[in-house]
Amino acid sequence: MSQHHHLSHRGCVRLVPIFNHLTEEQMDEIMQVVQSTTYEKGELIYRAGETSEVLTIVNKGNVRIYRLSDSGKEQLVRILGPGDFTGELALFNETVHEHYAEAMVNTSVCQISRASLQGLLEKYPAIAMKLLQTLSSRIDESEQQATRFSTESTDQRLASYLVDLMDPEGKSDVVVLPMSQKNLASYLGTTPETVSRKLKELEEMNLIKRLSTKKFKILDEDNLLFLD
Amino acid sequence: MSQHHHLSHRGCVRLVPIFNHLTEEQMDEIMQVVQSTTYEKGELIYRAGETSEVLTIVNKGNVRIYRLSDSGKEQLVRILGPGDFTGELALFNETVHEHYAEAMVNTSVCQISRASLQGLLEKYPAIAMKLLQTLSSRIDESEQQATRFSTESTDQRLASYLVDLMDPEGKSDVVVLPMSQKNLASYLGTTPETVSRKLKELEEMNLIKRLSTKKFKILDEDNLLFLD
DNA sequence: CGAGTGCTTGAGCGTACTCAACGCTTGTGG
DNA sequence: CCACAAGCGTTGAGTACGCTCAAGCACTCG
Repeated sequence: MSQHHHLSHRGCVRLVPIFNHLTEEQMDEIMQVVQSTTYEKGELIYRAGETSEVLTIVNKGNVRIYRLSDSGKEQLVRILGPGDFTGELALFNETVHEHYAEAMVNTSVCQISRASLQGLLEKYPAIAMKLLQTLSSRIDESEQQATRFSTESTDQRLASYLVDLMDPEGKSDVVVLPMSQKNLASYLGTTPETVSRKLKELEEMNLIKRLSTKKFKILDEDNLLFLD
Repeated sequence: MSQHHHLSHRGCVRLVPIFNHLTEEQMDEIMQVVQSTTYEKGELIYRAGETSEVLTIVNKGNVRIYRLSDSGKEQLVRILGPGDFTGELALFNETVHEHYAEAMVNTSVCQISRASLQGLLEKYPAIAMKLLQTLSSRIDESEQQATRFSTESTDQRLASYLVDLMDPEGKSDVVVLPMSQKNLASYLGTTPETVSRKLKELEEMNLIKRLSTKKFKILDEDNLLFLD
């Protein structure tokens, strides 16, 4: 892990939705309390059980957030891209991390300490509002995910996931899987074998059409959401 | 639904963890922007798809928060008691509610409008920090729940749930189910039949002992977490 | 070219769901 | 006060969905 302090991490701050309503001067102020760091592919940014003093914002690259269940099985919680952040639990609650954050490729992040963030929140309540916004929609996503696990069949979860991937404008009905089927299986709470089989089934039902390994065309969005 | 404006809703404000670090004067200020409302047993406080301008804090009673999956099945997300709040998604993101909130018994709540809350957050950043704390631990709980659904068997989920119910001091190994087995099944993503069977199994394995319909004594906490 | 990884396909099996019936408690009305 | 309905919990039998294990194939990279 190497440390940088060149000005280019301004790009990081600029990217982050929770900051993007600020003026130039405010951005400058934030940049001064932000630390830029890079992680190699496969490196762990933090692990469950560790404490932490920082909020981590992805600048470039991807970070895999996953959990281990009580019995030791791994589940992919989400994948962070540029502008996404993580570490809020340990930061706000001063407790330990409950999941693992692993760089999927060489990744550069910006980190901001608890004290600095607290200062910013006091000075700029708008940032707090943005944070509250982001966290509350994350609760929503996570609860939706939980509901799907508990009430829907594997087919339905996979199908719903494909529909969620479609861009909301609806201008394109082609989706690209943002991860391997192995990771997708972990995210959907199933196995790679089942993902493979179900994708084939959906294709045989003429609901989707495989264009390439990771590219699919959605043929019948409505019926994808109402399987059986 | 009836409206009250008597001073007793101060009790409400006092109860809420996000406000409990404030001075008397600040509490008075908050009380002035808080609206007290009561709901009959079974009444819906809001439903999915509705917009809302308020954060709702439970004063007395219980509120069932549940979701419907895409295919129409219901899942219990959580049960609110005095001091818990809900409605943050619609409030902060100005979107529609994604779940239903139903009074389980006659319930009194306090509601605070978006504008008022925003004002408070700007004036008292400590409230924002409390909110961020609460939301981030809710994310954690929800993700843990999702992970359990996706990686653990029904036995394990039930067993983990019983262990979670134990009070953290560990002074008592007797737990009381806070809901019916029907609701518990919905919360755990299974059926009432299976809950009944699994509880019996756990008892036969000498891991728990049934004391009454809803009361169980935990005999072997460690093995409850490592079934199979 | 061989090793490694990811995806596919097959066969067998176990968990938990569905449907159905019955016992038990609770509350309501005759 | 008893009768009956309604809801919850229990138990049983049958079924199916998805997991495990295993082998084979395609593609990439050293």
